[in-house]
Amino acid sequence: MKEDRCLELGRQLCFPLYAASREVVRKYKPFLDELGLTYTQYIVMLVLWEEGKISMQELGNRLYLDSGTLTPLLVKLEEKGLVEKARNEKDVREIIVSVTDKGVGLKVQAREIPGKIGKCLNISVIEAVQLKKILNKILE
Amino acid sequence: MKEDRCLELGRQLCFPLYAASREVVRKYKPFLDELGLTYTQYIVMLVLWEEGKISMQELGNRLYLDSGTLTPLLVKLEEKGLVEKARNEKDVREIIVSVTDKGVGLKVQAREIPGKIGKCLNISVIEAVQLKKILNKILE
DNA sequence: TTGGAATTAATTGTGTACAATTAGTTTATT
DNA sequence: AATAAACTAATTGTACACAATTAATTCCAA
Repeated sequence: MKEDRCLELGRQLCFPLYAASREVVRKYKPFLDELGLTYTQYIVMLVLWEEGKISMQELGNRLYLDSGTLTPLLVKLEEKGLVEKARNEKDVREIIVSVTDKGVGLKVQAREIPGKIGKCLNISVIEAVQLKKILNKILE
Repeated sequence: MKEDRCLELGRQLCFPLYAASREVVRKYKPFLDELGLTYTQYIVMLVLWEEGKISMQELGNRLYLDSGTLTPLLVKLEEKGLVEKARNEKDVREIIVSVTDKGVGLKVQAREIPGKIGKCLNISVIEAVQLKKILNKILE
């Protein structure tokens, strides 16, 4: 039987993907703590800052998250006064999530974050572009 | 005030990292289900297949996980009969984790997995090499 | 050598992820 | 219109992640 080098941790592609993802989320933490947001709550806010309002369905599609994750998370954002939920009158099964004035206000503080994170990651702009392109290919 | 395009989801680097990581772990699931392992349990087994035995501390360093994650996870692997825990006689604070015969036996089934995952990811070998290199730079 | 600092794994508590199920609503077919 | 199929968010249950604390042990400096 041949050697099983293929199972060595150092040979895996997905392990650095998994580890780097957690590492980068960790880097966000001090900045997000100032906003009182977790990373997942932050990406929900990113979508809402961009769209203003969005159905829960569409929100899940954008973030690759399901109702099991989003339902309790939106409850927390609602408790913080950052978002509001309403039923779609045309189809009451649908929940429409919209950002509140307070939620919009938080955007000002958030604006600094992407730049700060960029400085933390010790990769070049070229590598960042390459990385993003490959990751999006995986997601496609 | 200038436009805040920097907060658009499509401009983020870390979001595709986070999303792709979860996506790839999802791809493992059907294969790992056959072994009765979760993804995190699988990477612990990767280390143990490679090392035979390792201290909990070192295991955490390799996987970027702490005792809060590892302690309950190792209990589950122990219940499955795949690993054993023992105290280091020289320093009883230290836990030494070692793979059992049954654990080693599982390696045979696992050997197929990296190849199967490779086929699922629709990226080229060159892109995979690039990706791994950049991710390791982030982790370094 | 002894008492404080450091180390280690376990514990506790919060917040995701996600599979699977449920309950209510809408759509489509007869 | 009646009913089956499809759809939607909520719920339930399991398993991470990780910060913070705890308890036991070891190290180290006076």
